[in-house]
Amino acid sequence: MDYINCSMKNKFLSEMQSRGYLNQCTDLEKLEDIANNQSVVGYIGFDCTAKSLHVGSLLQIMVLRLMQKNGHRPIVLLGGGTTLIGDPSGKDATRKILNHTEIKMNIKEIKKVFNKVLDTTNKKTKPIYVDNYNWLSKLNYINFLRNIGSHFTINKMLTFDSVKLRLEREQSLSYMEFNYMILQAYDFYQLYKKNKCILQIGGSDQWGNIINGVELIRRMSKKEAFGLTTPLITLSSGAKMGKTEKGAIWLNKDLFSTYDYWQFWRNTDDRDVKRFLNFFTEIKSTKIDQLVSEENNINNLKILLANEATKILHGESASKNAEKTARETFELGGIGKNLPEIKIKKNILEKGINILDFMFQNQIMSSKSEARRAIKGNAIKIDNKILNDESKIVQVEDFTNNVLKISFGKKKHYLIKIV
RNA sequence: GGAGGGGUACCAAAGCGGUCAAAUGGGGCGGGCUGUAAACCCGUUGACUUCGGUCUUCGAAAGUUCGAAUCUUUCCCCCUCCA
Repeated sequence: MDYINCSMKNKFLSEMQSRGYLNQCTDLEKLEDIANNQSVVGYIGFDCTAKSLHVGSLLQIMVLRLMQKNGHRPIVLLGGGTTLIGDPSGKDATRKILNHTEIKMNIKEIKKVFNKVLDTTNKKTKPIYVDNYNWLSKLNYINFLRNIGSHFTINKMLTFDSVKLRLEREQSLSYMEFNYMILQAYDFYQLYKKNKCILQIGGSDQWGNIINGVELIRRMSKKEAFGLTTPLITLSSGAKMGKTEKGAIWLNKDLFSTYDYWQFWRNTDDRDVKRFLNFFTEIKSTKIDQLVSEENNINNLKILLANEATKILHGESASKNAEKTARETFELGGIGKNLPEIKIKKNILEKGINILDFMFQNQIMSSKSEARRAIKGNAIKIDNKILNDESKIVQVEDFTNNVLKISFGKKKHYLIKIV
């Protein structure tokens, strides 16, 4: 179906399109020509405001992976410099400003994910990591204003959504943030000069920032660079992808376990399954169409989605384990071996520990009050039996074969092991 | 610089001397129904508790009062209009 309106000759870009990664491009045809004849260097910038990226950034990472598969080279810009400023795009309020040490730590953690999802072995396409702090921190204000600042007009800058929306909503925009787009444009220019990077990719909210860069390169170097955006992923429920109130779906394993990650995909809304298969797996679009029309139990597609998506981030065996654990936990009602494990020392159990304290200390619950409420609401189970007694003391006798399962609700299960 | 309006829990928004740990809506969490979905219904949503209560919270600090989110003063921040 998709290949009918897909006139593109270039493999990379046509797959971008068939998967739904393509939102808009400054000049798709010309970019195609270039991509057909040479290996393109393209970059995506990532924010380093947290210790990990969340699924909201996953689509971009998938794009980089796709670039590699087609022989192009990705640059991963971890914006140590721009994170110091804070991108106003899509933000209602000025975000928390981090200091440089925090950002450096974040960068280190975030890199781990790229090293897993991207191919780091192929010399020709292996990712280049850059940190714009290296050049932004060295800028001389006067020189910068003269050389770069002179290419931007306030008139134009005021028309960009990132600025316009803030102003329209009567929310303040600091001069610092106002400069963000210039810095991002400058990044692109730097990468163009240093790495022959001619393509910047970003989410659709980055369009303005990206074309500023394209334009700056044209002005400074009289050369053409390209910008391309991916669509904003919306969930059918209307919520934002990747963020829930209680916490984001982090990509780093230590913040969000592989099992939880698998579960996240397994719990995808029916209406999003097909789109997500295209976005977050590497199954061919035509194959996905076929699967969707042939499979009448959508849960199997969700399992497929969970398996494939987890495989890309955490590897095949982790994915298999998560699937197995889920099956054991939900379908067979047994104890999945790979549920999150909590270790407890034998001597603590010999003395006995109150269930509330135990759950709070091991972060199953965020407070003892919450734990009490959960018990009152019949939400806590020990070895599949509802717990009604909040003064329950957990002891060695409660364990069978040194293992005890504590469940909160139907979906959160923990294995407690004696060490 | 002048005149007005405002800062309340995760968010939005009521409250304007006691009955306020704070209405209502959204979100979150849990339960029911189901398919580990959606929709819908119900419960819950500051902490600690010997379940009697106790402690902390309504921009910040000080004050009035038996008693303050509510009144007064000072300070900080945001917005609107004028210059």
